Amino acid sequence: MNKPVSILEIAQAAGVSAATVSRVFNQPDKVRADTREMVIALANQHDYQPNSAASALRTQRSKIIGVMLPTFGNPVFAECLEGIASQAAEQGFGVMPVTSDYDSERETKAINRLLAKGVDGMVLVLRDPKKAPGLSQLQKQSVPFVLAYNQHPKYHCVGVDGHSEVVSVVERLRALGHRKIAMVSGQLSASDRARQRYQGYLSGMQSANLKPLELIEVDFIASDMLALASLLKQSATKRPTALICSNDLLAFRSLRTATQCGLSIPESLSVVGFDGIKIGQELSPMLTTVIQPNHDIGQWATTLLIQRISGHARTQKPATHNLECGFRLGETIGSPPTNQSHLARDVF
Amino acid sequence: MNKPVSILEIAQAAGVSAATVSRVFNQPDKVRADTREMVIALANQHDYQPNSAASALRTQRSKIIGVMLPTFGNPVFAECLEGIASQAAEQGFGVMPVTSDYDSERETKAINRLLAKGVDGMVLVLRDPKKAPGLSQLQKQSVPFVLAYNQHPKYHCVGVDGHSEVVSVVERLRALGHRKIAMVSGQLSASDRARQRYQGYLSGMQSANLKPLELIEVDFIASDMLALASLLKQSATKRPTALICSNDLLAFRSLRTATQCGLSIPESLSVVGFDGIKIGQELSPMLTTVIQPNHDIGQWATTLLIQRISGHARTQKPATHNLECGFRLGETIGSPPTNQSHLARDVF
DNA sequence: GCCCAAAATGAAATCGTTTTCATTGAGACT
DNA sequence: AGTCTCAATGAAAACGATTTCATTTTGGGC
Repeated sequence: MNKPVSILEIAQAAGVSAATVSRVFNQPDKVRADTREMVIALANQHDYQPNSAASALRTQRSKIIGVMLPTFGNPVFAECLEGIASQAAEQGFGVMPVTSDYDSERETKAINRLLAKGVDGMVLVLRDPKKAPGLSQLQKQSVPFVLAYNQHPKYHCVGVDGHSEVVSVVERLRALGHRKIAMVSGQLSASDRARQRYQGYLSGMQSANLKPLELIEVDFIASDMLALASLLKQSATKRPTALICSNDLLAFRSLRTATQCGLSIPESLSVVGFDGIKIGQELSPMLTTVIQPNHDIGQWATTLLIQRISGHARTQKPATHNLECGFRLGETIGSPPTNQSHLARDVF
Repeated sequence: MNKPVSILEIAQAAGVSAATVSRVFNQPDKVRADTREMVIALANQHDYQPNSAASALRTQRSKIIGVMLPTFGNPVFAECLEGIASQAAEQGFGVMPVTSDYDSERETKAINRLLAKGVDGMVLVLRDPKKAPGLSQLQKQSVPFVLAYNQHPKYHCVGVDGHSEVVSVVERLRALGHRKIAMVSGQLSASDRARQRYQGYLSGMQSANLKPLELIEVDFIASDMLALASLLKQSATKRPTALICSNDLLAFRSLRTATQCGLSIPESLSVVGFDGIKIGQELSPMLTTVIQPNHDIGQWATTLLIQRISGHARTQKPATHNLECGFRLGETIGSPPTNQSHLARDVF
C-alpha cells in the first residue's frame, strides 16, 4: 500500500541532491553539519530507510553473513548462533543461517543456497573441513569464510582445543582414582571434533599410564545405546568406572542408560560431558562437563569474518584461534567404587 | 578476484538477449524449448547465478523472511526455527532470524533491523501481541507477518491451544488422585502464552472441582527457585503433590529444586512440563510433558506467510491456526503419596 | 577586496535484473 | 496467396542507491 520513501524524495524535501543525502548516511563528515542535521531530521520525519537491495547492488555488499550449522537443535550451535547474530547486528550485518544435518551433500547445497543469496561471507561449522567440496566454490568466488569448531591449517578457524581439554578430563578422573575410563562418542567419521576429542582421550590415557578402552561409538541420530548398555551390565569388575562423553547430549543419554542399568551416579559410575550446554546445570545430577565458550566462538568468528569482508585484513594469513574452555564440576563424578578400584589395580 | 558472470555474458554467449535469459529462469514456458535448454546449459557451464540484489531491486522482493524469536537458547524456538528455515528454503526463501530476549524494547529494534534489511515478511514470536509497538510499523509499511505461539484475533497466528492442553493435564493428574496441584510459571506479564496456560490451569481446577493453589511465579531469567523450594519444604500435608510447569525448562528447574528438597520423583511429587522439547526424553526421569509441534508451527507459519507474500491470499482474513499437541507420558508423574492423599481429601 | 586551496555539493553513470512494449516470424484460416 | 493471430524474441526503461568527476562555495591569508 504505502510505498516506502526513496532517497530522492528526501533530497527534494531538503533541497539537496541525492548524492548529499547518501553521503549523510555513509560519509557524514563529508557534508556540512547544518545540512547533515537537516537531512537527518527530514529522513527521520519521513521514516526514510535506504533500500537495501539498491545499496547492495551498487556496492556489491549485501551486509548479510551466511551461517551453516549442523542443526539448531543442539544448544551448542544455538548458543554459537546467538553469538554470531549479536556480533553481526552490532556491526550492521544480518545473519542468514542454514542447517546441514551433519550431511555432506546437504552441506554443499546449503553453501550454494547462501551463495545464491549473495551473502558477503560465511561462518561455517563443517562435518569435516578436509573433505568439504563446497569450500572450493567459495574460494573460486573468493567469498571469505571462517570455520567454527573445525580445525584446518589452511583456513581461518575459531574453536577450542578439544584434545587438551579431554586430556585434562582424564587427569581429573585419574586423580579421583579412576583407572578404567571409557570414551563414548558419535561416529568418528562424522566429525573432526569427535576425532580430536578421541585423540585427546588416547593421549590422556597414555600420559596417565592407563590402558585406553575400546571406543564406544554410537550412531548419533538413532538412539541405540545398546552397546553402552551391554557394557554397563557387565560385572563391576569388568565395566568402566567412568565415561567421558564426546558431547553433552551423548552424556545425557549415557546417564539415562546407566540409570536404566541400575547404576547410581556418581557412586557406581562417573560421567563427564563436553560442551557445557546450559541445561546441563539445571538437572539433577548436574552434569560435569567441559564448558566451551560457544557464544564467544560465534562472536569471534564473526568479528574475524567481518574484518576480512571489510578488507581490513584481506592479506591476513589463516590462523586458528582456540578459546579457553571452562570446567563445570557437577554432580556426575566421584571416586570409583572402592572394591572395584582394588580389582582394577590388580588387573592392571 | 573472480568477478561473477552476469546475465549479459550468458546472453551474449547464447546469442540471445538478456531478456530471454531472464525468462528462461523466471517464466520458462515463455521461451522455446531449444533456446531454453541452450541457455540453461550455458548458464551451468559458466556457474551463472542471478544477482540477488539486482533481482530484489527490480522486483521489490528480497525472498528473505525475517524471524524474531525470544532466544535461540530455548529448544522450543530452535525447533520452530528449524521448521521455518526448512519450509522457507523449500520455497526459495532465505531466513533472517533475530532475538529479542523477551524484551519489549528490543523487539521493536529487532523488527526495525529486519525492516531495514528489506525482508518480504516476518514470522514473529512476541512477548505480547496486545502491546507490541513494532507491529504498527509493519502495518504502515504493509509488510505481511504471521505470529507464532501468540494469540490475537486481529492477526494471523499459528500456535497451540495452551488453555485446553493444561486443562487436560489437570484432568490426568486428577485421575491419578492428585488434588493439590500447583502451577509454576514464569512472569505472567512477560508472555501471553504463560497467561493462557495459567488460565487453563484455573479452569481445569475448577472443572475438576479442586481449589486452585496460588501461582508460583518465578523470574525466568534469574534462577531463584526459592519460592518453590520453601513451598516444597513444607510438611507433606501442606505441600502440593503435583506441579504443572508452564514450560519444560521450568520443569527441569522444578525437578532439581524438588530433588534438592529431598523429594523423590514421582513418589513424593509429580511434575508435568509444557513444550515437549526433545531433550526431555533423554533424561532420567523422563519428563512428562505436553508436546507442542514446534517444527510444524514454524512450517505452517512460514507457508502461510509466503502465501501472503505471494499475494495468493492477500485478502485472507486473519485466522488463528491451533495445531494439535501430543502428550509424553514420561516418568515424572505417578499417584500422590497415599497418606497425604487422605489428608488432602479431609482438608478439602 | 582578491585569490587560491580545500571543502561542499550536484549531475550523471553505474550496479544486474526484470518487464513492458514493440517487433519479428511462423503457422492457420479463408 | 493474403491476412490474421499468437508465440518468441529483443530494445530499452525502470528499480534506488553510491560514487566519480566536475563544479560551486567557503574561508583563510595577504
